[in-house]
Amino acid sequence: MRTELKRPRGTQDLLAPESLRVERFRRLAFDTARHYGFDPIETPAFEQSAVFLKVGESTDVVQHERYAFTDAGGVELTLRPEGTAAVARAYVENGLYNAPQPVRLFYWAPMFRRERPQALRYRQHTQFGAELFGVEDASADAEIMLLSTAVVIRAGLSHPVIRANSLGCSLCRPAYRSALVQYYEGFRGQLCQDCERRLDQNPLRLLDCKVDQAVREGSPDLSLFWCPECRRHFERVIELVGATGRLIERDPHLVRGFDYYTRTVFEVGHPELGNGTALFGGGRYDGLVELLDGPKVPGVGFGMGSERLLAALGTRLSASSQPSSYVAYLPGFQGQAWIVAESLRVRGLPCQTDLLQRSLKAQLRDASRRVQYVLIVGGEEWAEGKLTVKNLESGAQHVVSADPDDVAQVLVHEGALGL
RNA sequence: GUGGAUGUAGCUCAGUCGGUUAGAGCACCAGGUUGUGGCCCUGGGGGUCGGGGGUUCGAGUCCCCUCAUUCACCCCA
Repeated sequence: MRTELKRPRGTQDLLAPESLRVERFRRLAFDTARHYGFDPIETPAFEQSAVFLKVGESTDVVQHERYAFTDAGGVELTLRPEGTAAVARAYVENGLYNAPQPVRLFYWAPMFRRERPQALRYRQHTQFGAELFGVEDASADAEIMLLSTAVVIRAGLSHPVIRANSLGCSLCRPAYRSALVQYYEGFRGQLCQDCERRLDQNPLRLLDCKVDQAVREGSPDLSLFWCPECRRHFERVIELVGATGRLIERDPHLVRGFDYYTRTVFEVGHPELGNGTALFGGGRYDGLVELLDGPKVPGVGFGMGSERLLAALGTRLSASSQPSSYVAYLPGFQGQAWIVAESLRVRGLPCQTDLLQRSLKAQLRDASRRVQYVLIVGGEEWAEGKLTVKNLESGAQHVVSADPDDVAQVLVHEGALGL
């Protein structure tokens, strides 16, 4: 078949068994978040463009990579490129600052960014994320780190290492920023092309350049500029997380892409994904709610890309399979098979049956590719109120009562019958 | 946005120097066995060789453009 109707660039069709792994991970993430007291939140796939524009003035994600459109009513809308701004908007709009604090929210949602696709980078990807509002104390940062790592640990990655840093607050960051700019100005003209641009547009990004590392070595240390409160906050985060046995270390060069981060930022990577590709990351955003017309409420959160996480997990998280059954029939017995199949399903047992009026041989071939147990309906057994149960893996088969309750019981306890 | 690689069946790939009707394996369907899957045998369906243009008597093959995939950079999940 030839068609021009292909999926848009950078998107993907997810088929079994991959789609089953995703669903399994989604449930695991959902469970874990609930375990920490977080409630699910769903926000629209698109927002007024202003929501993202306000929040990410200088970031590539909202500056160059937005899927934006004007609807028939003239409203400027943008497909959600990231979760935090949307959730913060919902926090304000729904008056959650009047709810008992802290407010703990999590989401599982598609994100849209018009980037050039490459390994594990898509124009539509899925993020599991959580946001915690209303706590300025370092324990909130620590709880977010615990939740995010708990998810990957439960999924099968044993010892994630959190790399963390503090970007300081509105009191101490400006001083550092100008010291950094002043230092790098001395190397103007000797830097890589990207760094020349960073120097003007986003100086903090100079810190994670992979080329000009020698220049970076002599750059001023961010931690020397932290105000006492920021210092105490960061040390407390390290202490609280470390106390639980999680691995956390300071990465003095870690900065992150969104403007709204204050103080804590963190990332977790994975060796199998290459050095630059973060599994997930997050941080604190104490000014964000206010920026979105809300009261002065602090917040902290993370976002985790499910595609990257599933890739890092590899076979550690496999598609769950539960034994299933298939009702095959002899010519003329499709009606009876139909009823047997449904009687099993209403008893909670997975079951399918042939819809194509195929030969028994074809049905068995089909069944052997799909399920572990096949029931054969028809002929002499059926006349005696019986049917055949066959285990397609072992080849063993028995004739049993065709009463639906009996059949269900046999399937549940088939091990005991030596099938 | 920048740079590289690759596009032939559902999948993985052959296809010689430009030459007849484009092949294989796997997968799918049917039959061999009108009551038994997997192994085996036989047969079948499925391709405008990514698309467009050009060179040529003749293009899957050579040239140009384009689209897509993929990898890296930027950035990010």
